[in-house]
Amino acid sequence: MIKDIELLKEKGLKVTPQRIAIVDLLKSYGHLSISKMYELIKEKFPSISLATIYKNLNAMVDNGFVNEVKIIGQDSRYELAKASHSHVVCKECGVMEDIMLDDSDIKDEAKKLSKFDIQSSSITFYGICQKCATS
Amino acid sequence: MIKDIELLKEKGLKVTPQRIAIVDLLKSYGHLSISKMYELIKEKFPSISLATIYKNLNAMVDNGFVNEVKIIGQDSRYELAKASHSHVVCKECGVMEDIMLDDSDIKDEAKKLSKFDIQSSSITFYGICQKCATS
DNA sequence: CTGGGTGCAAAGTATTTGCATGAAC
DNA sequence: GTTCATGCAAATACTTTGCACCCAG
Repeated sequence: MIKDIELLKEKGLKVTPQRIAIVDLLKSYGHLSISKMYELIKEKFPSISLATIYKNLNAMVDNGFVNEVKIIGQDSRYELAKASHSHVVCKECGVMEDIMLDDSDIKDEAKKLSKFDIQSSSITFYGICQKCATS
Repeated sequence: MIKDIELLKEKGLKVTPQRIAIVDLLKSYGHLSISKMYELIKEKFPSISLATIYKNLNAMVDNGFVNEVKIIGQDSRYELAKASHSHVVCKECGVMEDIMLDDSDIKDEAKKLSKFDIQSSSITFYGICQKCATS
């Protein structure tokens, strides 16, 4: 917790109760859409404004503190920035999981093929989770 | 051309001049955002409605005839569905290129790690294209 | 104190919908 | 002739902005 607060400060963002709540939610849920975040945060801050969430998430993204993950067929999710990783999304229930996989080979291949100076990647798999597969 | 028309028919979509124009544009440009598509298509159909583009792209996506590609920091692009491939996007000028890379290893790894029945993947790299790098 | 953050309401933008007309089959 | 597509306008959804007030530093 204290670490997050320090990080916010380092980025020049003031530490407000609303921001702490946003960070805490991202920590416990991993990834959240804006509407889900709004819904959850209102349990603690009934009077919070959607605009506050937009402004804060945008500020955190601009500071590299949070990442947006775009998904086909669903709202974007937001997550705390951390070691590069990939995602798996269930087409049925929408659940999203992080997976750590080594993308260095594929990234090298992409560099060769495209001649781009590649800086980052976004890798997302879509399928059916075990829970949905067995019900 | 005739092939596309047949494909539209097979999907149960009537072949209208507007739809042919959409498909032709996607063919020549590879990937287009909605607003770019609107801009280009108005050269041929000054009276076309944005709603027509939305409705048609949505219908084509629903039929698996067109795919949406989501990109961080830019509007989604649409492309004709074709063999699975990946994308490279320039953070500077926004240009997008297709690359064919073998993602079977990484996909197997994702299956193992996630226990999902993985059906498709979305792989996009971000960086700087050669043109922007040298200017 | 002082500057930035919050919440509200309003403005802006993006996307979808309903419907009368018109075109494809 | 029937069915579906088009284009317009209206409705809805999503996101940003302006501003008065408030709180963190």
